[in-house]
Amino acid sequence: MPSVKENATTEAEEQPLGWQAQKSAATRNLILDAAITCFIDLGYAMTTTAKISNKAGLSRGAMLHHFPSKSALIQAAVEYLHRRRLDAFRDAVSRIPADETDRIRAGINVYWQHLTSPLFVAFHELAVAARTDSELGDILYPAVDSFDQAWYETAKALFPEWEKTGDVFDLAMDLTQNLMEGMAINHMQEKDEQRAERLLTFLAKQLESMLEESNI
Amino acid sequence: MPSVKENATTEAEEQPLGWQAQKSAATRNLILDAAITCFIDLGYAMTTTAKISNKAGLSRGAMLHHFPSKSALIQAAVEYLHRRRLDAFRDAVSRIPADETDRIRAGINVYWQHLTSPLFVAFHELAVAARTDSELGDILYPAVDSFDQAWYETAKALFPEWEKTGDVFDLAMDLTQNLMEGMAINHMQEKDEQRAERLLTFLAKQLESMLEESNI
DNA sequence: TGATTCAAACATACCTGACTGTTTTTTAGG
DNA sequence: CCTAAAAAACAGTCAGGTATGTTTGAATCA
Repeated sequence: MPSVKENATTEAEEQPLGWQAQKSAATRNLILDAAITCFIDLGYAMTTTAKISNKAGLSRGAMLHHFPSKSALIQAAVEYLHRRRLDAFRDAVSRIPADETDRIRAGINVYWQHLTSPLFVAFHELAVAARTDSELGDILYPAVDSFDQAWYETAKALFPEWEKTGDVFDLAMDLTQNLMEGMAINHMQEKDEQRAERLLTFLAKQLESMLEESNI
Repeated sequence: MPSVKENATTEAEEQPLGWQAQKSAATRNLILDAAITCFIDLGYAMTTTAKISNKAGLSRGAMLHHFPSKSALIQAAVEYLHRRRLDAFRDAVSRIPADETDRIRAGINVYWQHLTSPLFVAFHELAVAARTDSELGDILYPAVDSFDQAWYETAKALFPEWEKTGDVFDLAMDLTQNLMEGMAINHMQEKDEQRAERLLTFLAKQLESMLEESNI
């Protein structure tokens, strides 16, 4: 068993007492990881409580002890996925060297890395399901807004020199987000690395020139 | 024994004898339309045979007479949807006036119209489901390839002056397709017409300049 | 013409399997 | 001991498939 390092989910405040029983939090995370893996491997629709508990390595009864219903589990999984997406993205951005010369291309690479990761696949499954599942939508859409805002703020922080470009920055971000997400979704079905690389290079050049033009 | 009975499914050629029984083709189309409507309204995952037959206005048994299994129905629905998408798209392109001055923007508008139509929503449902449903994938992917090729050929026919640009044309088409599909998928969740319009205008300008630059 | 025939179109009932949620029972920790 | 975690057994629902029954309508021949 790993040590008490793991207070993960909603333990915002300090718990000086890492109860032994608090180790059930580890089981919770185990279950939530299994749920996300199921979204990726089976798709949201074919994900059942039995499959999740099986993947997590415990019985359905045990899982229902931690999450009394499927919708409770789904809700927790959505929030867990959101947290992991945010953490992974911010972490990757923070790894960009401060003296990076081509920050635009570095930023593109970071986002592309995220979009081609399993986390985004899981998110996309949820997003599609939410279109016709209002209960899921109520849980998911706030997370979407939160991620989009964090994405926008991160980009603004990474490119302070775009500050004065105003509208151009918004247009550039819109272009980047829509193009790259479209690429990512197509990439799920047919991976063509060369074609993706060409488009990303084009996008980087394009963003450069948008910055130059508006910085006269 | 019936004389003209044979070619029921592929009545591509004129059948002077559209005997009454042949009107079952109408019922088939009714069912397939209902199936696609269900994909749009409920999503692929929540579409059941009962829901489809109900939407079509007949009993499940009656439907099972025309399509002996669910997968047979799905297969027919995929092909039907593909046909309707192709027809609608080609028809819309053919309606672009020959003397249209801004053919690029007209082409963009036609494709955007398609991407925001229910047919594309239904297609996207199928595409997502196919990722984790290989049986569906086997049916869907050939249709995808067919549509993509038709899209590419249509674009080449619409813009003959790009003929000599070679790679630039391919890049422009890649950009257009990925960007607009990304926009369309985001558009399903949150419709922001103004933002879409801005991006489409930008894309049109961008394509213009790509053409100019390579036509020196 | 009109009665008979026969297959297709349509409908009803039931069976099986899977999924969710509840309840009950066992195991382990403090 | 006593409480929480884990497992197992049970029940209700719903989906898809099969089997069988009913209607319709066109073709055939007296």
